[in-house]
Amino acid sequence: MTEAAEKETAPPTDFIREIVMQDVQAGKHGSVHTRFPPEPNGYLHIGHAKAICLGVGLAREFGGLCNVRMDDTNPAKEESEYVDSILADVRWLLTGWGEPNIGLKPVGKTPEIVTVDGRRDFQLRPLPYGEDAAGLAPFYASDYFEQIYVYAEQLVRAGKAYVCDMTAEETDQYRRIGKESPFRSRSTSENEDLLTRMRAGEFPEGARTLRAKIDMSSPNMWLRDPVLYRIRHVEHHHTGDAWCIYPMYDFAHCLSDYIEGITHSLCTLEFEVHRPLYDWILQSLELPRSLPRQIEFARLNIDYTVISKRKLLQLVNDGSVQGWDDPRMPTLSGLRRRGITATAIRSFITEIGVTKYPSLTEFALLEHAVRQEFNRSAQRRFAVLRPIKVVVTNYPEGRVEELSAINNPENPEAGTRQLPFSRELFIESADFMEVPPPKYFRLKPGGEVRLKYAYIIKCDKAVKNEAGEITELRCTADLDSKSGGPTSNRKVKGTIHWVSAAQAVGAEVRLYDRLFTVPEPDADGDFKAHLNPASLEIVKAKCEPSLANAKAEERYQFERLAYFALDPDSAPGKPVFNRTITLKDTWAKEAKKS
RNA sequence: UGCCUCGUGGUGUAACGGUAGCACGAGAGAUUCUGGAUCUCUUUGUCAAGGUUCGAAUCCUUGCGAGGCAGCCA
Repeated sequence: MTEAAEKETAPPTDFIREIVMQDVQAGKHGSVHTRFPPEPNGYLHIGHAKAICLGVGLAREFGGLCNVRMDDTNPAKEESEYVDSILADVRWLLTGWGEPNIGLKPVGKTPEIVTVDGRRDFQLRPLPYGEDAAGLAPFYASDYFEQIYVYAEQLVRAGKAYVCDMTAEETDQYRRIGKESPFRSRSTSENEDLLTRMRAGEFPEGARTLRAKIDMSSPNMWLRDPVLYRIRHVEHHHTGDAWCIYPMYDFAHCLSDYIEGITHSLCTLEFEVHRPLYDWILQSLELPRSLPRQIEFARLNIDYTVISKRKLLQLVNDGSVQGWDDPRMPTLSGLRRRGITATAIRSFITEIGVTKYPSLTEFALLEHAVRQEFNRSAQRRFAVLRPIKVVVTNYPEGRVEELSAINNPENPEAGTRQLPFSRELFIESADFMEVPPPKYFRLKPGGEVRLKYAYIIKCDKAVKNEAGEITELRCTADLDSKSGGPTSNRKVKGTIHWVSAAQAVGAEVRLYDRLFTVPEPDADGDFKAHLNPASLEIVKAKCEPSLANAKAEERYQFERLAYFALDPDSAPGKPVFNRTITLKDTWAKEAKKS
């Protein structure tokens, strides 16, 4: 078993898992059932990954399911184009880890009417996303509009909800000062009649609402007769024009949880003050089955980026990035295109834990998860990003040697490959300095360096153009020093990578850096003022020949530089690489000091 | 302003009345045909003040600080 796999199977502990454990031991529920309820109005991001890993992780650890549910109660903001990307991202994130614990339902299936303890009840059971996912779809809150409406009628009949004719502004004002609506004491029959007519479309948008009758003097605003239904003459992406009244989040969410048999409803901290309302609705309905329990945790914040659909949408819309899947974006599709793997994201998520403290996580933690994985898995390759030509003057013209190179020193099974060597090479321009600082181990005038897997060379001369720029380095090789050869053990301080000029494969290489220049871009409310102008640099690289056949699913370490992944923009013979993450660079730190 | 929640090294977390530990980062060294990786070592912390207790990061009180909510958004 690999280290990462071990880490993943070691069950994390946090306050939520403790609560669930206690509930299980108390026999509160048949099994643990969570849910992941994104609103289909944007792409999933790394913050959603935390929620998914929590919900699905719990399901995994306790042998239950985590329903994927579109939380689509606001037709004005949601679009079906997002649904597909959401499900694809969820599956990608969970591949090989949590698919069997994803709860889906047959396409088009709606809740069944059952009788429990002599009472009518609605439920919709999930199916696991297994071998055969065809015909399975996510849950939709909008599939429960009919049931939710029945519950609304029930509240009205119980005298716990009323139709209110106040405007939005009046409602706000009254709630703020704790004043009761003049429509609060309408008769049950009048309320029933008005609700029916609301549904029938007799009233214009915003003219009336259905409100819960709770307590206008409550210190908790959400208990001051919150709105349950509003009138919206808008087509819904999933239900079409079937409805012109739509339930609010608070009303729909707890009931959706209940209908699906959710036991633990995990959400972020901003819903903490809604919990009394969540409980009030479910308890007021006197439902026959056991009720779901809402538990809140802190959302994920990472430095040097923004994680909110609203802000990410802005970046997409104003062209700051090239789309939701721009490799600089903290979206799952962006991270994936950048080359970051689902396993790395998952191990990052388990590493940061779950608490109620709204923390700011360093990006370095994600980087560590990526480096740890890629060091073990990535194929090593030679590529020169900013080439400078080297002529080995004592090496015969026209001669080409094939040298053996190790694919992965961390994994002998990865084998070796052949690397052509010849008289004319490219090396990284940063690997030569005419006037080097102290402790510079690379090539310098009169100095020696090891060309990895090849010879030790000595720099005799730096050829310059009229502008004084170095155009070529003329070197001599110690022809006895070939790697593996009899006198190859001679110690040279520096070892550098190189590419044979004649056989080099050209590639576009996209060098990504952090999107923002400050740790908290939105601290002053103007995150776009802190965009990093150097977040993308594109270079024309010289690569070793084998990279012409690079595979999208493979990760490559360009030795001494960084980890790279093939971009979908690649064409046959024209590879495009994205820099996923740099290697640690101790020399850069050292150089900075002086 | 009201209400809710939360404060443990630089960062993320653990310790559930009994030795404040782990990871990341940072620093030093060893090693290395990747200035990568690996190995060793070091550094820094319980928001504050009272109280309860043989003993408090943990329980209580007050204060301070941070975040959230106060949409017919979710």
